[in-house]
Amino acid sequence: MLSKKAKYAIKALLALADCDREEPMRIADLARAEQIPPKFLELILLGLKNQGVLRSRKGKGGGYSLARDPSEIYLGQIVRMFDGPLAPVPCASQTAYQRCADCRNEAVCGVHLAMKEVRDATARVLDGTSLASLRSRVEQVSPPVPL
Amino acid sequence: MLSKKAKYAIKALLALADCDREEPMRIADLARAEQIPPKFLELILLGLKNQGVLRSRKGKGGGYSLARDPSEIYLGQIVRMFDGPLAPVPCASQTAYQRCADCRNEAVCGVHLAMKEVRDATARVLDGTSLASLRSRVEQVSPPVPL
DNA sequence: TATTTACTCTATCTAGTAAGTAGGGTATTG
DNA sequence: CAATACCCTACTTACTAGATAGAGTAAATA
Repeated sequence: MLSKKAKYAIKALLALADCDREEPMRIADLARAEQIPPKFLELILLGLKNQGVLRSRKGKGGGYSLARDPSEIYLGQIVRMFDGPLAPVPCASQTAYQRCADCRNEAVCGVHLAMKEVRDATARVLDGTSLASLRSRVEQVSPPVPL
Repeated sequence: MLSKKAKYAIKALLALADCDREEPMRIADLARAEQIPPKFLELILLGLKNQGVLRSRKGKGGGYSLARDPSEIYLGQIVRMFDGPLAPVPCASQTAYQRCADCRNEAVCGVHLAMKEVRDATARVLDGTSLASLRSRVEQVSPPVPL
């Protein structure tokens, strides 16, 4: 299950990817636009900033903006950051491997085998999808209205 | 995350797939073999029986056995049964679709788009893997010792 | 430099759920 | 009829997601 944190994070990042990178967005405006509880979003954006995904500016005219190009921000990083490893079981994780206490021999464990495939399939999708590619696919469905 | 219930269920089913289908296995023996708390396993096997995956026999010489051929029992059914839909978000589920309250237009929602791909990738793996196919792949790694 | 704006950080609350336990009930078989 | 082994309900415990509160700090501008 994707947590609300991860979900809100992706929505907020997509919204930021649609804006000028030099023009920061305020928490309150983002929250209203994406229907996210403002204080909760605050926590999320702070986390994204500490991970180096966002940068912030304080004071009047301040807010958050992307720290790098949307084509270099991948969903895999965001989801792992809030929800931990992609693998359904720790013994199938690439980034946070942990042995199962109840498993005698991983090489002949059916659960391990199957879940490693699930992890690989998931990682292929999420580590292959950037904010930019996601945005361009959304725009294919509904092109932005020119001014 | 895969729940322990689902994980134990798969392990138990694989163990049963290795045995004669006419010779039931007792909860206690299964629990010992797979390192599962016996009372917890009892709950799990009962569930599998109610879903028609297992059949049981009471009294002396009783126990559990598979209700159908291992090639016709898919991991997708087992995982869904214990952990619910495969999709990371309800709006991406095929078997248990539910609209997001905070989503204005699903067709242009990046989260929806990406998570639908994750769900499809996961389903492809789990609905394509039967107990029989999983077992045969385990045996490729370590062939069973003949008597 | 005073004031406003807006991010920063820590603590707390609540409801829900996963994991496991307890114990009595019921059907079968020898 | 006695032993075996499944059947079923209820409960406990610990953890976590999701959210809220409020005081603190930095920056901009009038």
